[in-house]
Amino acid sequence: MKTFIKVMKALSDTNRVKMMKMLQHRPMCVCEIKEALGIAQSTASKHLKLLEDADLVRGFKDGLWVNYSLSDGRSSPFAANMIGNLKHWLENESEIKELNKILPGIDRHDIVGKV
Amino acid sequence: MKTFIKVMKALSDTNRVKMMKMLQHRPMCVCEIKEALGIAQSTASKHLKLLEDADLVRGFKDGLWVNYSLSDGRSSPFAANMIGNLKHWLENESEIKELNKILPGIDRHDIVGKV
DNA sequence: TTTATATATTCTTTTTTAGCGATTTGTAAA
DNA sequence: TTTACAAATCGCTAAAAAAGAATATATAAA
Repeated sequence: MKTFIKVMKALSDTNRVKMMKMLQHRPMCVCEIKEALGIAQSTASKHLKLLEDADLVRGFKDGLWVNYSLSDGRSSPFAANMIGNLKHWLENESEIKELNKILPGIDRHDIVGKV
Repeated sequence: MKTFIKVMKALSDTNRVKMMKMLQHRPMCVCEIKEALGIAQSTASKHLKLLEDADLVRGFKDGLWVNYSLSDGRSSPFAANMIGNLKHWLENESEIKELNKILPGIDRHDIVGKV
């Protein structure tokens, strides 16, 4: 029950769902994610931790960066199912289409407001 | 996006998930549900309203009673999908098995602590 | 039309969550 | 070994959610 609730809670926030949708396209570091969503670095980091605890995303360290990508969901069938569904869900949402549009312009090397 | 979030939020509370699992067996009135879960009548009523807003359940009036049952999910593909998955998900959770055990003994005519 | 009863709603309190700024941690470059 | 920088954590505030008691609403029976 707890792991199910964790997945549902993780996916009941707009910014976290947006993160899931962005990570469908490519792995991203925290600074790219916070830039794309226009939120503080600490906020992005906390959201990602929640998603990771629900086994929805996975973070790989690469030097100073941590690259987050969608989890394979191996350790949670609920997470695996939702990851799969989200691949095609919400594709026509204006907020998601907007994100897809700016995503190619988001590059970790070009982030201005560094911490 | 909003309808998706609504479904996720609705399913991120233990009592509401338990309600969904109970309604898989049979339609139930508010007083039966609050009895099975050991919560206040107003609490049960509010939870059911949330589930109904997410198109996960549907309430049919029958005299003084309102019989809640699972929605057909026709107006929300997200709800429909979750209703379907929940049919087989969480079946082995101890909390759910416990509920299934007491469910046959829950009858609207035998509720003691009426309001 | 009174009375009883099931449900919905309102009010209030407590807990949880989202957000940001500031600080800390860990790694890489100078 | 400083310095720089990405990410995580801490501390705090504001908003949202969950709970029950009390009240209101609606229907059925007397």
